[in-house]
Amino acid sequence: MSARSHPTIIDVAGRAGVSKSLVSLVIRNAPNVSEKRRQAVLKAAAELGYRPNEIARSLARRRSYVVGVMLSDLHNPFFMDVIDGITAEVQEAGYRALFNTGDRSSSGEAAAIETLLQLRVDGLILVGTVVDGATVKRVAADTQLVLASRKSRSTLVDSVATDDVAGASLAVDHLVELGHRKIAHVTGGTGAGAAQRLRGFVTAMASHGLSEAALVVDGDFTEAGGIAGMEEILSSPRPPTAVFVANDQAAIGALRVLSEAGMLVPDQMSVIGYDDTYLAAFEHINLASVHQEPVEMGRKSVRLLLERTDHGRTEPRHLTLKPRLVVRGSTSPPRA
Amino acid sequence: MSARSHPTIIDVAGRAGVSKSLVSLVIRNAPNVSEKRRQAVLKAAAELGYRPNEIARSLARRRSYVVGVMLSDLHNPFFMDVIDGITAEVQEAGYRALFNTGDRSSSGEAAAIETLLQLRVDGLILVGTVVDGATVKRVAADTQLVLASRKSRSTLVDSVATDDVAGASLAVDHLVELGHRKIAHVTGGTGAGAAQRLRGFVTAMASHGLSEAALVVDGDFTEAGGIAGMEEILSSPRPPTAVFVANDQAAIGALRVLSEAGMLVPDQMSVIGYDDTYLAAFEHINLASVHQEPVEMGRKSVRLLLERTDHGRTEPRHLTLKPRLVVRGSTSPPRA
DNA sequence: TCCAACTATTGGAACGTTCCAACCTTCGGG
DNA sequence: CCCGAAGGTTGGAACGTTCCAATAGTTGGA
Repeated sequence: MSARSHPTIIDVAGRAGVSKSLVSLVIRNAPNVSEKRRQAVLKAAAELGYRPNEIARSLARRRSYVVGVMLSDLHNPFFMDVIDGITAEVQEAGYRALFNTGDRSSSGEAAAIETLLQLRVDGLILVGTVVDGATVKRVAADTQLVLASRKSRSTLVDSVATDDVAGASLAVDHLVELGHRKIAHVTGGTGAGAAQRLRGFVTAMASHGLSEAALVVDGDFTEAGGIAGMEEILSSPRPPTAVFVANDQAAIGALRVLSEAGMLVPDQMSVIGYDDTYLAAFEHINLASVHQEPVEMGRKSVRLLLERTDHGRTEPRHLTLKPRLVVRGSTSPPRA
Repeated sequence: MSARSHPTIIDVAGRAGVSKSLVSLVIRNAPNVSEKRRQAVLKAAAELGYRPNEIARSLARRRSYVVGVMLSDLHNPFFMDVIDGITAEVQEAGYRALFNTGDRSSSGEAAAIETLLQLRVDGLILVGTVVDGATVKRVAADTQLVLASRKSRSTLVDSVATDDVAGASLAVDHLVELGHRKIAHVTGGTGAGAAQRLRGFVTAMASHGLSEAALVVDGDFTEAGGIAGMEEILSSPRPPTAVFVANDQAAIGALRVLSEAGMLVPDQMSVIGYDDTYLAAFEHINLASVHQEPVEMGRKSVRLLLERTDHGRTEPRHLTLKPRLVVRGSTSPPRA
């Protein structure tokens, strides 16, 4: 028995014996309303079960107080933590968040963004997406844009990302310190931050004078990507003793290949992942990983956005978060 | 350089030299518009970068074509699959979905629902939430409601849930067949479906004449819940040889406790989870689990909702999905 | 040749708010 | 005792659409 038509501000005004304007003032709890009227309005509203129509509000105000969030991948736990951060920060600022996903395809992402824009969100946060520069530029022309988990130097948008070059170095340094020389990297393909992680790997290896010993194979941010990458590594003529995988999910795929091949981790192969998701922490997985601050990333994204919408900032800001290495049971010195 | 003000239907009309009504017709691609004008309008719209304002549209139509989705827990991979199903089905029907979460608290959930209602969604899907009956009733009075992953017999709302009583039986039957007699259950507390799973466990044990051998301990749908539950089980005077845990995440917590206690799975303790999330399938976890169909659950939820919004159904429908057991390496006959 | 029945197009009234200018009190100070 | 300011309240014009009734133009059958 869903009541299809909701009471409006005018119904409330009628019942309380005041003008609709006064009701509007009370609802928004504006100053300079007499206590007597305020109570009368509140009472009428409660009796009618009045609920402000945010749609009409948004139209009249020309502001929705909604932050659009577009996610590339729902299944990556790292992004769930980013969302937690976004949700919390948005709430505190009196905004709401509206999420959408573009089922892993570039065209899907574009459609999802379009939907959000049509809903006239006040700003957009793109979390770990892979949209191209042209799209970013076009979207930035229409609304405030923040890229989360993706480095940018654009003058049009803000961004907050972990210093993935440094993160990759952390991983390499740790392995080298343990005595590894021949080290492989399974890349994250086109995933957010993947290029930086690759670059970090390459330069860190170079700085240790190990460029010759560096092996790079293609992968992506999924378990399947890690599986493919690790299989390629194992089939190489002189396999490495350690591998740095571009994210935890892929690393888990890599672990699976190793286990199926009967290779012991870390005795026969050291493995390091990236993101330090709760998966890495599972006792049975126990994967060393480069930690990022996803919740903080989410919160900062929102703050950047609101600096623009609420305080009129226009010059771009690019925030960088520091990664840190979390050592677990998946690394050890190479077997002599 | 975000252009703050978007072109409207009137701007397009002016440029194309037609009335705003005609532009409206073209945008909605209504019949009975001459090809000449249609092209003119389309051209003008493209040149101006016109994008329909969904806010204004929703207001005028008194329909938003938005389905609100409220999630209890972002971190449970099972629900992510439900979302995948919702997203896909909603898309195909020309609707959009708008997600919200209520950071695990009952009051948070109520606030999240309120937000969605204020945005005048056409209907609401509650995924795995724990809101009480009174709230459900109140919300159902205002909009179409579907409960996903939560059994209901309400005449006010639709629901789609797995037959968790049967699912629990599957788990128990399997364990009994392997030869287990003393079997424990770590409950899911107030989580969606937890009560049914408990009931299924109890009745299945009874039907095998094992009521005396059944041990029930409290838990919830998190890793922490599983840890607490398993600790309690291990500290019991005569521990069981098998345990059925209310969901995978909790089961993983249980596995951790067992591993820390130096107990081998399945040799010293068989373990079965619930949901058959991708976590259970990880080689290193390899957890037997009761499979549900999350994607189908999401799709069906949407279909139920649209039957009401688009086809005016008013009598309630309650769908039940069949579970099935997925056996992996975490169960075996009890050690003699 | 005229009228009925289309097809194509239009202006204006919704939709439920906010915002603004205008209005009416009341009050305190010169 | 009057005036200006502050406090409280109001009607009406936005906001950007859709929807409806009205109008204009075209065709074809009697």
